[in-house]
Amino acid sequence: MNPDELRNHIIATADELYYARGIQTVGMDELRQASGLSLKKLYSIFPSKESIVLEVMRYRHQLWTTGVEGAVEKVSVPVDRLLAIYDYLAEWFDTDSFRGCGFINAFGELGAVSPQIAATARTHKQQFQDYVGHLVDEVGGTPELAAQLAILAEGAQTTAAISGQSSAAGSARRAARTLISVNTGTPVDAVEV
Amino acid sequence: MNPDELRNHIIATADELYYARGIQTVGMDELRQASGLSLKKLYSIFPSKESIVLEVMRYRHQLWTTGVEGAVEKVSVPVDRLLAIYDYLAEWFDTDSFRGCGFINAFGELGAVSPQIAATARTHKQQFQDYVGHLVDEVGGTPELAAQLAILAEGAQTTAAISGQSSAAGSARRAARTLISVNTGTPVDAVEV
DNA sequence: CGATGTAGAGAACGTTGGTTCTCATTTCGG
DNA sequence: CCGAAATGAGAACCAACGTTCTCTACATCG
Repeated sequence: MNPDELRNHIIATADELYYARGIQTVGMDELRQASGLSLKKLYSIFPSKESIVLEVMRYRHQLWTTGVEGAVEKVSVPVDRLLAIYDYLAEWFDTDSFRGCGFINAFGELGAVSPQIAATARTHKQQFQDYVGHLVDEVGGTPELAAQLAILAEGAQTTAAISGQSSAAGSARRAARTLISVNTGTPVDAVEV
Repeated sequence: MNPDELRNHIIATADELYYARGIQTVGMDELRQASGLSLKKLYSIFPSKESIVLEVMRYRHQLWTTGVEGAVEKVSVPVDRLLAIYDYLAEWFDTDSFRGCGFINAFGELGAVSPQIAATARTHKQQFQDYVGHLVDEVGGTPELAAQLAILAEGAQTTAAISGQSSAAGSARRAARTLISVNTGTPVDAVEV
């Protein structure tokens, strides 16, 4: 493994562990074991656990962004592009490993104690909101609609995580459809409520 | 302080600390100091830290429930009773100490490692969904509408927490108004979108 | 007053955390 | 082959955790 692959291997391993069980629950020794590397190696690549956590968050942001944008780009009708977000969520919620939004989890666990983790989570959410904003522009919707649709996506994630209701994606999707129709002036009759 | 007051004092103190900084970040020694009691006393009342965490969650559930229901009961028009939830959220978000939903935070931090904490968080969310369901019944809405409105409330909480946008309550409220109107057949024209 | 119990302060205990160090082993250019 | 540098396994280290224990001081009641 070249250095880049090594870095990535560590980050991907850490991501899996942190996401599944919480950050503070997973010690460096467990990461050492799971990655098959020595502590010395880990610390020669990253200066501290916190730096690994931050890299994991960047990594997860990448995964999320490419996942969502990939799902959106498969669709051409603007309204359906927006709704593709919720379809993507539905797929994710049905994953075995799904345990909510990693950024919300990291923020709740360590946001109060690590400004960098808090900032990284905030940036992630901000970028998602901006992305929704662009898609909303495509359908001629208002910024307010974008805010509402982003809130629906957030709510679906926590509802699916805690209540285990992966159906939350469907509810969010239907709500989004309604809000888009009303906001853009598409006849509501055309929408199944 | 009689035993009940003592218990409550400990729980309220722990709640403040855990909510503000995360559960694992606050050690028993800090709770001892903040509560002004000895460790011996703490452990004579609660068998373990986890039991305190669970009591804190029950306490917070009480606070939340009485807060929301109190806000709703001040209003008589069924639609406005539903919207009162989001007004209540708006007030909460503007609180200095606001740091998201304590149940989501606890779930993200310890849900994977403590089944009891996970279950308590789930129960809390379930009860809120049921409550929204009752209010939706009052306006003649469908269960699907209730699910959508609950998702909006969840999303507003995490959006306000991470992005610091307390305006999320307003967006959620407007979205809720739209969804209620469409779902119950109230003319949409009567709604500012 | 003296014996008995209770409460508090904080030391102690055992474990675990993140991080660093040791040292035997390997690698590899000369 | 040989010596220098790098690597790996894991011990070591220090601080913090949750929990328990000790011991002193004080209250209570005969």
